[in-house]
Amino acid sequence: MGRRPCCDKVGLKKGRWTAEEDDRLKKYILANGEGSWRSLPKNAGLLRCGKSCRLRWINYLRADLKRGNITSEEEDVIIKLHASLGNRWSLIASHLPGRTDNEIKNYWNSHLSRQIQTIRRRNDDGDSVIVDVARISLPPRRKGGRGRRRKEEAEGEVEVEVEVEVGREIPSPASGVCGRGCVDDLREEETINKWPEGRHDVGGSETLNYSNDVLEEDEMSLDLDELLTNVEVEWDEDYEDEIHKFNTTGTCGSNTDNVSVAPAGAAEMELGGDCSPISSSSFSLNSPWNWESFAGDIEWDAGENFGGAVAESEAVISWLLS
DNA sequence: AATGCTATCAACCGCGCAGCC
DNA sequence: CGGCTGCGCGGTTGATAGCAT
Repeated sequence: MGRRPCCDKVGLKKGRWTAEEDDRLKKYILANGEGSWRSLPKNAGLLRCGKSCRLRWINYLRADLKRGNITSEEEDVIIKLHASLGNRWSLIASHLPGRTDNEIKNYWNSHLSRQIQTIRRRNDDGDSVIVDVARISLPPRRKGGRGRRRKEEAEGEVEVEVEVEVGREIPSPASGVCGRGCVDDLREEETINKWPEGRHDVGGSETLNYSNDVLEEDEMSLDLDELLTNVEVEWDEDYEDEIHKFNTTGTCGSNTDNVSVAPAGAAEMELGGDCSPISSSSFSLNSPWNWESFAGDIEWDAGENFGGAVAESEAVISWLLS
C-alpha cells in the first residue's frame, strides 16, 4: 500500500493564488488560528491542498513578514550562517526575523551561490581561497535533514559554544588507547601540524595559514563570533580536483600543538594527534580567531587519506564545514 | 516589435520525523 | 510498540518579468 497523499488532488486548484483566495485564507486563519492544515481548506472554502494553504500563509500572508529586498546586513548573516549550517534554510531563517526559509533559499540560489562561485573562481586563479571553517554546536543533523523538529528543538535557540583546551595529551588514533579527551567512540580526530612560521600542514597536501589565530588565554573558550576566523587554504594544482574533499589529517611532529574543539554539551572532538602535550606557550593564544569566509559549498569528505593516518573525521568535518 | 534567453521567486512535491492513538 | 497522520523541511519546477539581440 502506498503512502496516502496529503490531500485529495482531484478538483483542487494549483498554481498562483488569487487575491480572493489570499483574502479567504487570511480571514480564516485570523479567525481560527493556524494549524489543522488538512481540514483548513474545506473549512475556509478553498479549493486548495492544506499544504498549499500552509505554504501560502507562511511565505506570503503572515503579518510579521518583512517585505522588500534582502539588506546587505541580512545577506551577511545568510552567508555566514550558510557557511556554518549549510542548507538548513529554516534554521537560517530563524535568525532573520520576517524572512522565510523559502525566501532565503531562493535568494541563496539566485544571488549568493553565484557570487560565491565567482569569488571562488577568482581565488582559483591564484592559489588560495578563504574557507570558512566556522562551526557551531548544532545538534546533529537528522538523517535526511528533514522532518518535523522536536518541540524543544523548535523552541530553543541553538546554543553556540566552542571550547578549546590546551595542555592535554591526546593519544594517537592508531594506538587504540584513549585517555581523557580521546574520542575513540566517536572516531573523530584531526591532526594539524603547526610550523613555527604559523603554517599548518594538513594532510600533507593542503596548507592552512591561520591568521590571527588565537584563543583567550584564560578560559580558552570561544563563542561563535570569536570562532569566526580566517583560514587560508592553499592547494597544489595536482589537488585541484580534491578541493571538495580535503581532509585535515596528518601526523604531528615536534613543536606541534594540539587543540581540542568541542561543541557544547557534546562529546569532545579533537584537533590533535600523536603529539606531545601542548603548552600554552607553544601555541599562540593571543587574539580571537576570526574565521571569515565563504566556502559553504566546499564539502569535506570523511575518511579520505591524503597522507597521514586517518581517523574517521566525518563528524568533525561536517561539524566544522558541512 | 518579435523572439529568445536568463533571473527570480512562488509554489509544488516527496520525504522523514514527532506525536498521537 | 506499531501504525497512522500531520507537519516541517529541502529540493525542484514552472510561471513570469526583464533584458538582450
